[in-house]
Amino acid sequence: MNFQERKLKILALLDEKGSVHAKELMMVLDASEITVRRDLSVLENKGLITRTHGGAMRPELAKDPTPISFKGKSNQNLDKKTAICELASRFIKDGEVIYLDCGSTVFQICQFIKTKKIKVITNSLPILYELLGTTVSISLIGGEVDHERQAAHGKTAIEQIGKYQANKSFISTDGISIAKGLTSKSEIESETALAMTKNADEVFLLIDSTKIEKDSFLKFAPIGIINSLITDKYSDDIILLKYKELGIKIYK
Amino acid sequence: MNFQERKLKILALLDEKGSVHAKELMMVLDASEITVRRDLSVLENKGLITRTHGGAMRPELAKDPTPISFKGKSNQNLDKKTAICELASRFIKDGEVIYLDCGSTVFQICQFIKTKKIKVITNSLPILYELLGTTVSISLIGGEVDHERQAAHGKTAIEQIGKYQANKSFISTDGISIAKGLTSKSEIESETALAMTKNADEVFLLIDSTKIEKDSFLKFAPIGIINSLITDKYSDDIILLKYKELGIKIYK
DNA sequence: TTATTATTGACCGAATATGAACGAAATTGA
DNA sequence: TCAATTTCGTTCATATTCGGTCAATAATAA
Repeated sequence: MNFQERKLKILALLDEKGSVHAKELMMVLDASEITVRRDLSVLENKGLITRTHGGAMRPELAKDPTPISFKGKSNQNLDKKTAICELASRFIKDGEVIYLDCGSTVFQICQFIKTKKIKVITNSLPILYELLGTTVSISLIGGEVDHERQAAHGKTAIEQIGKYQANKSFISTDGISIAKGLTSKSEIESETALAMTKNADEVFLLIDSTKIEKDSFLKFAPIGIINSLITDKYSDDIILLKYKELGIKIYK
Repeated sequence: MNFQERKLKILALLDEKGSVHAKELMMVLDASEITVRRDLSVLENKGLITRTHGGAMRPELAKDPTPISFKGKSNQNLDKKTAICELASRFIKDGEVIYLDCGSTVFQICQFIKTKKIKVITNSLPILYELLGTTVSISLIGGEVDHERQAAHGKTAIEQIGKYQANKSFISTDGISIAKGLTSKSEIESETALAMTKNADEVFLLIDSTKIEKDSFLKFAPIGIINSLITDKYSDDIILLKYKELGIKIYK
């Protein structure tokens, strides 16, 4: 029995049972233990299976399910925002201090950082509410509370942001384009977001594909203030390439 | 059975029943107690479950439904606190700027000021959420968020309080006596309360009768910093008279 | 045939998973 | 409140599995 035949049998078994043990495969394939493990290693690299201790599973079974069922307002791009934030959360390591701005995109990152041992600095009340009682330590930005935006803003907020220095800053905007830079619908929101970029070592812009190369009415920052752009899989690679040429790291 | 397979069974059981006992899992998974507990620990770190004593639950079932609220927490002297706050609210006029500290007594004032056209400065999250969306304009004090006390504290908070000047300040303490002055169980709470007294024209102490002439362990301010004391009808008039003689206005 | 390459198998140190024991901490019931 | 019971977390020991190297075999080409 050669590798191709064994591969078919392994995948068939997995399709049927969901998971298999190496010993079981040794019997069925009439091969040595090391050969079985080599086969599993090859199949894992192709993404066809996920290895476990002592065997293998179908990838979709081994994958961690999304921890929470988010109960939010009906949002057109919620799936994209969630995917973007899941990706963004991978850049956050234990011990770091991060800024989170008050946009609805950034809010979705909460579900992915609830168990991290980090410090979050934010002016967003929904984020505060969501992270209270978790392992995340929170520094709240004070200021004038804007009921509509559910966040603290104003001169006091800007001043307080200036007192902190964070490792990373995660912000979102209403639009970005190479010509106009970062644009926003709200002056007060953009001011706090801008302050967060100035006081962080690394700035991540979280923005879904529908807002790239689209402008809102208020220009508030040049493209150069962001270090990385995280977006969803539907974004245009040709356009993203132009951003990359400007020195911005792209993740999608 | 390896970890991945056990994980699937644990999550499936939780999805079905909402909660499981460790002994039950030992039977179903055919694993030792320590292995079960280790599995639960790993799944908890991923945020997929919440551990309980003797088992686990689905996170959304175990989560505190209203993390920001004093409701149900300190109903000890609720009637007294409510009466005190109703009385205190009469001193608040439209157009004024007032400090509210983060004690459970002061929180009760919210229900009486929701329709006033005032500005409230506070570090209390329950007060913030209670007044959001009302006619009251809110200035939020930022700082380190203390989950247990549901408020922002620390050096940053103190500094920010120093920037505002209010007409009136409403604070509460864990104890007051002529001999020891104002005393508190918590250093961080008392520090913010003290800052609020320094930056207001008039200071009101809201305290129920069970705490008068009782001391807590931390002395944080002399009696002289308060201008008025508001308490309930069960307080001792003889004792109150002594406070009055010290120049403090008494309301009950 | 001979040389070369690919596949397979075996060995061994390293990494991981599991289990048992014991003191610490939390829960329960009086 | 206090004591008894249960449960938790840490540490150590054991068993299983993993990955890398080297040797043996089979397949292929010159």
